Amino acid sequence: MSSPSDLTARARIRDSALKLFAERGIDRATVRDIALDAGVSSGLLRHHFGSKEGLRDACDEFALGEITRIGSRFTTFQVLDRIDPGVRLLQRYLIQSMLEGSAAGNALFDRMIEYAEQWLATTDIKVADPRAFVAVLSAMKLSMFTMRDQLSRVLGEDVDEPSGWARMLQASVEIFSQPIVTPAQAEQVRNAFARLDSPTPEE
Amino acid sequence: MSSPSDLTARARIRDSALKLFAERGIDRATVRDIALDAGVSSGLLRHHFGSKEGLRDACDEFALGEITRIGSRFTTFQVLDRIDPGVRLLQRYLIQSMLEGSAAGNALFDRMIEYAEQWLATTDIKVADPRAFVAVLSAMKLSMFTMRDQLSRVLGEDVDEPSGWARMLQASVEIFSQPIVTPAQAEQVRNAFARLDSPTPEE
DNA sequence: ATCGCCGCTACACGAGCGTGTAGTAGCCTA
DNA sequence: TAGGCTACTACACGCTCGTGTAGCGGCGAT
Repeated sequence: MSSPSDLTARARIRDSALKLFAERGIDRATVRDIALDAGVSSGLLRHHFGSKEGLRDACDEFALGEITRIGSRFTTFQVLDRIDPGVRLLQRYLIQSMLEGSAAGNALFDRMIEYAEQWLATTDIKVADPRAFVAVLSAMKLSMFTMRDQLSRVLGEDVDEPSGWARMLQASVEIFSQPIVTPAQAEQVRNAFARLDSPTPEE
Repeated sequence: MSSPSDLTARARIRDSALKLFAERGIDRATVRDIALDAGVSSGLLRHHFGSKEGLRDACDEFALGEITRIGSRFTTFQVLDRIDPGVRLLQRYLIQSMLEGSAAGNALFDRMIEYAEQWLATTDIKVADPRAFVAVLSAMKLSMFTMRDQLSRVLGEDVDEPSGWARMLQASVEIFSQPIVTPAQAEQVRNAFARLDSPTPEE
């Protein structure tokens, strides 16, 4: 994930795999294309990683380690004016992993949940079901990445570019900094579920 | 999307395709498996739909039409105590389409945006960038579906079951019915972006 | 009656995939 | 200097995929 060509072949293969996995998804990224991108034969890929899944595992481990090392920008509201392309690639790879439920994806989502639970404890927000609260909240934060293409299309500009990125992030802040549904509406939902829980009073 | 076997072969193929596309994704659902599931030969599939992509288009059109006919539960906060399995399948299919950016997915997301813009106009919520606001808000609502597997895993129960569904939906209401970030934090983000926009005052 | 169309099946084709195998050049050790 | 290990390539295998083709039974129209 650093300089282009003065890396070991193994590292170059891993970087190419990470890139193509992130861009196309696991299935659509072929070992031949990965090898081509890394400038090696497909046999060498097999030599170093055993199989496509072995390569995938190596990517998982690497991506998880890098994102940990870099810090948890992923999980915070921290404002990023300019995201490093390498980090963006890691993000996309891990988003793919989360959507698909791989080990690395699960681990990262768990970490986000844990982090969010700690954050929740520092606030004075009162919730009935903290676990569900942080889980859904985390999923919502991630949606800005999972729905990246749709958001870019609807906004008319790439959300990876500084301008689109700013619009998206500021929108999320506006959403989270004020009540979107009224207390009356919330009450209504609560009542609806309460009515479902209790056996119908009569009929 | 109605009874199992007293349908025309064409309709059965379409239903099976919708199911397998939704469950496995477009690529992983093969024409042979779809034909098998529908109880016909793979040649008949080709006879009726021309190609896999033709079948896909038919599914798009059907799913979009059905979801329109049924109503826009998709786009509202309406509480659903028990979701019809057929509707759930449609949802999953369309979610896949949105994640992948197909024509039907784009159309549905556009419709959600439009609907959300109308809704926003009826409220007294003040936002700087309405387009971005409703886009991100819509993405966040969808995240409860795109992250379905992760949410189920973290909650320890299937969010498609009534119990998990209720927890998830109530959590989303709690999130949207109160400020999550403080005014100070929101201000901080605004300032950070304002500082980026203006050429650095000195130095 | 027969002709043609429609719903439908069986089977083959070619491409692309992950994987397996054989072999080579170079370096490190004994 | 001989042996062996490591990095690496070329090429073939077998499978699965979407697609193509040939043909068959039944039914409605002439």
